[in-house]
Amino acid sequence: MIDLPKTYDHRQAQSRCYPFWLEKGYFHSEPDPKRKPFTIVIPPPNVTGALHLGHALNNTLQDTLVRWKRMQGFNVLWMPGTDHAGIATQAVVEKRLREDEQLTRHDLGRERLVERIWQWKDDYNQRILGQLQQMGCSCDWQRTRFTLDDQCARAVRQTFFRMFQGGLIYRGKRLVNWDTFLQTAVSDDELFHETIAGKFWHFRYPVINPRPGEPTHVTIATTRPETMLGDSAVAVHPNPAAALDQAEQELRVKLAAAAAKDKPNLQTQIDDLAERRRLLLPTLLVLRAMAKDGRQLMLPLLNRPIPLVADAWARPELGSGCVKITPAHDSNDYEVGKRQSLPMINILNPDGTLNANAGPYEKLSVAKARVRVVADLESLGLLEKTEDREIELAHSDRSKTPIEPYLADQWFVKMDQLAQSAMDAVTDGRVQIFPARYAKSYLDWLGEKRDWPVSRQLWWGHRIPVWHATESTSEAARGRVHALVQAFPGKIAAHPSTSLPAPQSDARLADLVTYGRVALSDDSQAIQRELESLGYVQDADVLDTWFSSALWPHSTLGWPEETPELKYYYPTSTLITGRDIITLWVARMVLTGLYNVGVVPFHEVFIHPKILDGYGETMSKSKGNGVDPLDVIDKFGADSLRFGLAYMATETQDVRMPVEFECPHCQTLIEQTRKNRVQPRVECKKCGKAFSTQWATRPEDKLLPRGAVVSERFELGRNFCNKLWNASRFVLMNLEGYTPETVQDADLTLEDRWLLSRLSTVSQQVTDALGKYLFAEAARVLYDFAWNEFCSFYVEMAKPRLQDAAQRPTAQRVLAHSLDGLLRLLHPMIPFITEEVWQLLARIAPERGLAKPQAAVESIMVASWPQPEAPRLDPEIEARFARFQELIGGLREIRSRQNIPPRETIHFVARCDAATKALLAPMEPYFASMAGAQADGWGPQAVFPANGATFSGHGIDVSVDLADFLDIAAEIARLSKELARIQGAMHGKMQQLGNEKFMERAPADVIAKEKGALAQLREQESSIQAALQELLAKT
RNA sequence: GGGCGAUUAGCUCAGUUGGUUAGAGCACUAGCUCGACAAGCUAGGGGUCACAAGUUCGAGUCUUGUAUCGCCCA
Repeated sequence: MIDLPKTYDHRQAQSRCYPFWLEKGYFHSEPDPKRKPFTIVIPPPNVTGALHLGHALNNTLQDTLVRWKRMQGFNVLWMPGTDHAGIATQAVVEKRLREDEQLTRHDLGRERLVERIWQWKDDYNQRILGQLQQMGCSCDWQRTRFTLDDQCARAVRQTFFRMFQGGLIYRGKRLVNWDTFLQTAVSDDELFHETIAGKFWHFRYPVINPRPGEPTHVTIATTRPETMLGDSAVAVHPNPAAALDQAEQELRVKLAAAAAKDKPNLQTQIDDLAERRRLLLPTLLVLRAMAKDGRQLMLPLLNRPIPLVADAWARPELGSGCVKITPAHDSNDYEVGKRQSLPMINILNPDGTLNANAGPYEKLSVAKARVRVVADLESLGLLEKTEDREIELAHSDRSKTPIEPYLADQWFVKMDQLAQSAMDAVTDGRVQIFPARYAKSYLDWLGEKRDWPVSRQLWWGHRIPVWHATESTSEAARGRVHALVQAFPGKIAAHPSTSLPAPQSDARLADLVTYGRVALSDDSQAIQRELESLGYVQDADVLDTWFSSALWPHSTLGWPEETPELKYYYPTSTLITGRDIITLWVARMVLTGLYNVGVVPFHEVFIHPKILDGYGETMSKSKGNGVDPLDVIDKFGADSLRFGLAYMATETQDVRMPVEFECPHCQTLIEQTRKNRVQPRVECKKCGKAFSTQWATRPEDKLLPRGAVVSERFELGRNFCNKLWNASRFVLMNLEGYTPETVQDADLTLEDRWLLSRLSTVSQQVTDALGKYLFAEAARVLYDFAWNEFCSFYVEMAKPRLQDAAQRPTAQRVLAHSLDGLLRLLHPMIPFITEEVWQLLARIAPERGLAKPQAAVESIMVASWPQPEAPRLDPEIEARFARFQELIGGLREIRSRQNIPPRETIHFVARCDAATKALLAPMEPYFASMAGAQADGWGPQAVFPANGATFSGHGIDVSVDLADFLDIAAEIARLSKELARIQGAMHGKMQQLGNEKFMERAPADVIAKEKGALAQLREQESSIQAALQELLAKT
């Protein structure tokens, strides 16, 4: 007899199974042309920090898929690894450096800072991989990669080199989001916007030599006064009258459609426009004429003449109708600057102070310059007015400081053709995105075909493999480089545009002069040394992190080498990721895959939901609402975590997860609120003792035990695992004397055939669901089957059979077989407990199966996936079993309503036809064991007892003899309620069937169904009425 | 401003191509330690499916609009 604990011990199972799998090498895959591959590359987690629940969801789904495919017989590779996450990781290490040692990166220098970051990477990499292992992820750890390792670096160098050589990479000045604190450009995706209280200043710029009838000043308005130092024009609309007409037209359209309460406001706006046309338009027309005439204004403070230009960016319906143009510090103005060929005047230093272009304001910070500029303009009498205004200000996600738009030299990748190729791959179905709606954001984003800025002013990352000449580079050195480019075309490349012959002078000389920038491929060490000896230096910038992650599916498989892995596993099968990186990552993987390998990187992409907290907010460390999967694993077990996550992976775009602190003293769960989630210590409501949170910094707080952050949404998974454990425990305890032998169909009971039919159906449903990435559907189907069918019915019905020597062997064989099947179906989602039970089952029932018992394999990981068995599918059996369930339910309800003590046996009589009797009478032992009921009579002539509580089902009326304990009032109440329900339903049906249109237009089968249902209801109604009358007669 | 999504029981969510008077888990109520399981068993209460129009014999489901919330993009 196996002695097992009553509660599933997840710690023990996890610590035993994972090493076992590793030791057996089940996670490892080698190319094998005889087998079909199934490949997934992990979305490499950032080494910036530990994994959170979002990662747990992402990786649970991948592992579920991978384990399922492995059981289906595929040669499965799950490629693991991590991402260096350039700016994010450098930012956290710099922050740490500043806080702990009061040092900046410049104090350390490039090399030592990068060393520090590698240390950080090593720590977190290990922690992250450990977390994945704790979750049970079956990655091929022998192949673990890092986006900054040598293999990935080779791919990055080679890609950059080919793009450079092919003219896809160019250098240009662009307005970037400048983080003055970290002193780097950050991408649009690394910004967040915050509304702050700001001001809107109106200034007057004098017109130079105004003629009669012309204004002497032009009024402009700005929220950033100091940028006026970089103004290079003031714009007026080229056709202000038409623009006003259009604005009015739009307002009128809105007014016509608006709700009554919004109408007055819109009408006011229209009236304002009319006023504006009357008062302002004449001036704007004059200004437009002046702009066309090339007239100038005097930029105050710096006394620099700037032109008045006509450009549609100026909106005559707003403000003065004129707008200042600062091309180097505003993205809209930048576009105007390009259109109007204006000078781009950069007034900022990289550290956010003003530069020499700001004249007397040089060296001031933006904030100080702002105050001075306003004061100086005011003293000149040029400040017209100041308004309060709310401003949407972009901040850097990394440093949390305001972003300054800034003109800087950057490297770009041309996107027109690359983006088109990636769009085509989705449009023509080579890449399919699930759920399909996400294809839209993918296509919309790529459709803009905006060039990709790939340089970052950072030290942590793939350094841009471009070397450029310096002032000290001699003409002879350039000549030598020219020769190298000719001699080693695969190792060193000049940009195609630089080798175009210069039109006006000696072509040879022009070549030499322009050989100022060359890119090197990876196998060019000797050339690099020579270049550097010639006075060339490498570009200081590094590449955007996404540049290396974009190559992930092929770089991890060995590209640019033609490795066996690349040949066998590429393209990969599926990518599973979150929607926030569809554009940043998924789209770029597709285009680089096509560019480098010529084939899409994966056939299918599944986008899973995002986990939000109970308030619908994104989880994050900085908010304090993040959950560490290890806390959940510790409390509930990895299987519970996984099952809970799979259960919520529906097709919606986010799921909510209310978060609680767990008191480390008394295990009470304390709801996490916006308030307490940012406190360093929290007091338990129950035991009154305090515990620390992630915010604890003071020693007295840090000494307190830490309160884990968890969510009770994982209780579902834990309860389910425990239920499965105990059902398994029951089976194991009752397999004493088990012998594997063929079970003939004739030996199977109704419940055997029912269970086998259900098991077959469920196998099909789960297979279908997983194939469509409907993880939640698969989890729900399995939960219901395991709990409500296998446990609540089959196991209950096996109990009496196991006590009977004649029935015991068959019951044991079906139990062992069906538990075996259930475990297999559940294994991909909950691998530990299923392996644990599998091993236990192997001890007592090593050979299982009905038609032909076979030896079970040594691990469920390598067991075959259950095939639905068509001959077992039997809807007739399922329908018959449903009638048994109905009867059990009815008997139990009467017991409960009548408050009959559990030990008392109730007696009932069933009035039904012979066929129903034949079906249900043999189930008598189960009425006894499952409902404490004994049948005293069956059949058409059955006589109801005098004091009976009745109910009716499909083709059956039952009366429970309540002579001893009839609570007449309770019974009348129960029947009255039931009668009301039935009559309500009948009323609905009769109305529907009485509706001529319904009878005319509804399909025949629907009508037949409704008629059948009504007849059924009528029968029930009359038997209830009869029973009620009898009872009423007694009162 | 544009796009995507959500709104169903106190909470978290299911609800297939429109077709019985809408389901689950948790929470709640009542009763239960009988040899798998109290993280359990049995029964029960609880919903104007956000709101308003429309299409239809029939709408949680389809259409339009409104409100609120979330995410992405500008």
